[in-house]
Amino acid sequence: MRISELSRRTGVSIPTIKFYLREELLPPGSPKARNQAEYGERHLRRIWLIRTFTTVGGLDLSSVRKLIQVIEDESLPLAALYRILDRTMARPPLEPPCPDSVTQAQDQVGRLMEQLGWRPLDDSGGATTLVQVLAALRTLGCESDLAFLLPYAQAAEALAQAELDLLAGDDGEPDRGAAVVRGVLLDVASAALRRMAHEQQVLVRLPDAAG
Amino acid sequence: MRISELSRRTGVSIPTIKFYLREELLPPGSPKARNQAEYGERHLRRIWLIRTFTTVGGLDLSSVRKLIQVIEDESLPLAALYRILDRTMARPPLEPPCPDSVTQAQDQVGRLMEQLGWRPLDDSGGATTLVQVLAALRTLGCESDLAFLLPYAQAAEALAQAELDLLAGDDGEPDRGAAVVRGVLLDVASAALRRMAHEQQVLVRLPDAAG
DNA sequence: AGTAGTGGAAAGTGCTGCTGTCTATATTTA
DNA sequence: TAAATATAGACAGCAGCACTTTCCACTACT
Repeated sequence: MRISELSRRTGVSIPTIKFYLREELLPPGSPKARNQAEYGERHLRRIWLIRTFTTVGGLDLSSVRKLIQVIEDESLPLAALYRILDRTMARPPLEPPCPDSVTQAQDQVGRLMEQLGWRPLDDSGGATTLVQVLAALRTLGCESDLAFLLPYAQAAEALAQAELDLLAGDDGEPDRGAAVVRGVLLDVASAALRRMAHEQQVLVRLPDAAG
Repeated sequence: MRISELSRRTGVSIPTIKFYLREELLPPGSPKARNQAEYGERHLRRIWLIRTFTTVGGLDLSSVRKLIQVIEDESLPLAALYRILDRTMARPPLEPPCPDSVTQAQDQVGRLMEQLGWRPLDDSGGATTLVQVLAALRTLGCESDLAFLLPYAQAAEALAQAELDLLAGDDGEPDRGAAVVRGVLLDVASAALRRMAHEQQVLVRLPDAAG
């Protein structure tokens, strides 16, 4: 397959494919002549992967690069793969906009995790983000009891469990690519479902919202 | 309060505050002289709001502008406010990377919503995103039974219910600002919780993931 | 009187993710 | 065989975004 076919079948322009090649997000094709290279199914899949991560997953190219690396590096244990995946997905803001409320929020998160029976993990992107959210809620005067987050968190746990069950399902060598793809896409899917549920509730409670 | 105090108390640089003023994200202070204006608590709160939406909520300034508008426009009914909020938070990719699998994915989403007893909503950003996620999963060969999404979606519904209960709680005039802030921040919080649950499951299933 | 701070306008910056242009070849079509 | 089209590879250019810098004419504290 030549570059034009790769472009046609993926819907990605030739200059963009060349850009991905330059950036080594896409491995070079096998050269057939000074100005001719052969691309295969692998390249096709790789471009789908890149576009899915960027357009659906909303990741930037440096994150995509990191995820491709952890997929390819077979010597990296699955646990490490997931650690990197979790860190890549969670991008806590570097500078908390309201540093004052942060310690209180840390307590809140600690208590929540205790109630859930979750082990504290230092350097968890999700926890850091949650802390900043609670701090922001306090600063902006929208604080409230967080008890209603508990059942949601438990459902999230069950979802994560189901996700990891899928991995164990393909026994033999687990498919690292599928693990990462599901990690990224189930994150997007759960966010989308959350918003759909929100829309539905709005529809039920404020019926003039039809449309 | 003068601009330097506004800057000190928010941690936002004076040039950035001037930029927000120019962009009319921040209303002008009341002028005291040709080169002197007075800023108040309202400006302080507004800057916190902008920074929270951008750094914690991950929104761009055009989204922030839209959200500020819907907060301020008291004539806009709550239902419409939430519609705009939901559309602003959900940013489905304009060009689906895998248009082939889309119709099948639409069916899947339709069935899922039926099982949940959710009313179809045309032009729902969340549904569009979910469709593209499922299409991408299929294209990349990671498809699977989606039954495990059901209880999660129900928990998301309960969460949305709790969120709207908070609004009704402040009866009298509902606080439009709080509604939008909670809409944005609970979205971020739920994503963070989802990822924390994921981390915990990884920890349980792949115990060498400690750290 | 002198230094620092202010509002306002305009231009510049750094980053990201492409996009366009060029040349020397190679392949396809007439 | 000739003309048209396609390709690899190198490099420069560009659009959008969120600021940041620089300038100015003033004003306020000391």
